[in-house]
Amino acid sequence: MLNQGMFEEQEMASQMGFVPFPQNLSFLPPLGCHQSLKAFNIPPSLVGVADHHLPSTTNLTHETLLSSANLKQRDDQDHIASDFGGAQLLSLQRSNANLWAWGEVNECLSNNKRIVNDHHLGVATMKMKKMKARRKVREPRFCFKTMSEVDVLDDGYKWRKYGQKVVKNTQHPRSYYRCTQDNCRVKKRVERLAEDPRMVITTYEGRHGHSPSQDDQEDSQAQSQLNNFFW
DNA sequence: CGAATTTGACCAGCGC
DNA sequence: GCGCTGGTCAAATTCG
Repeated sequence: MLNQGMFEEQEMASQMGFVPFPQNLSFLPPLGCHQSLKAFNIPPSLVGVADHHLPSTTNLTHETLLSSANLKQRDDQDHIASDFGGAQLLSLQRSNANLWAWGEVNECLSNNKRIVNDHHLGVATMKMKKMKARRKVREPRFCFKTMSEVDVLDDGYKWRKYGQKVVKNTQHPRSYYRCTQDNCRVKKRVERLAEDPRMVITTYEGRHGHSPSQDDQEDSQAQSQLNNFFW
């Protein structure tokens, strides 16, 4: 059960811009990220990481989410920070690029209410809801933010651009990329932050079932343990 | 000439 | 039902 104090804590964290982070969800720097930092000579101090890895929401409970610690309190933060060579961890903000993340968190939070309400719905409505839910199943996604001149950071994988779209309320287009590896359905979106065009928002969707095509082995070797664990 | 990118069209989901 | 928006497709174009 949840007490009032926990709700207040969540509310405060949310107002401060921290993501209420479920303990049973993984938080990880994106694959090949520090390779990118090195490759583009981006000083770690200039890099804000707002990383979010949300699996399918179905196995998350109301309690899990609300009892979670926020991003700053996670035990593995030190580990992650050191992997980034001291890159500063930032909170996810409610920017356009992160709406999906907030959406999923909110979705989780309302799951319990929905279950109760569903008892009052007709069979047809229930079927429709199930169909929609099935269609709505999404690959795990996470996004991160880097201050960079270039839009596409080198993450070790080969990507093919398949679309570009001007998104509402932004002057910069969003680009859509797919992993070029056969049978790999991983996608990524790249866009610039409306509020600060120096920041690039990269959103990954899906999991690679293969290793990076790049043969920059020294970095990937150092990462492999982390990557294998999360990815 | 094949691969990669560009870009307009199309489609699905969502809110009104 | 309609319009808006984001995501994807695929033909055309460009690049190496």
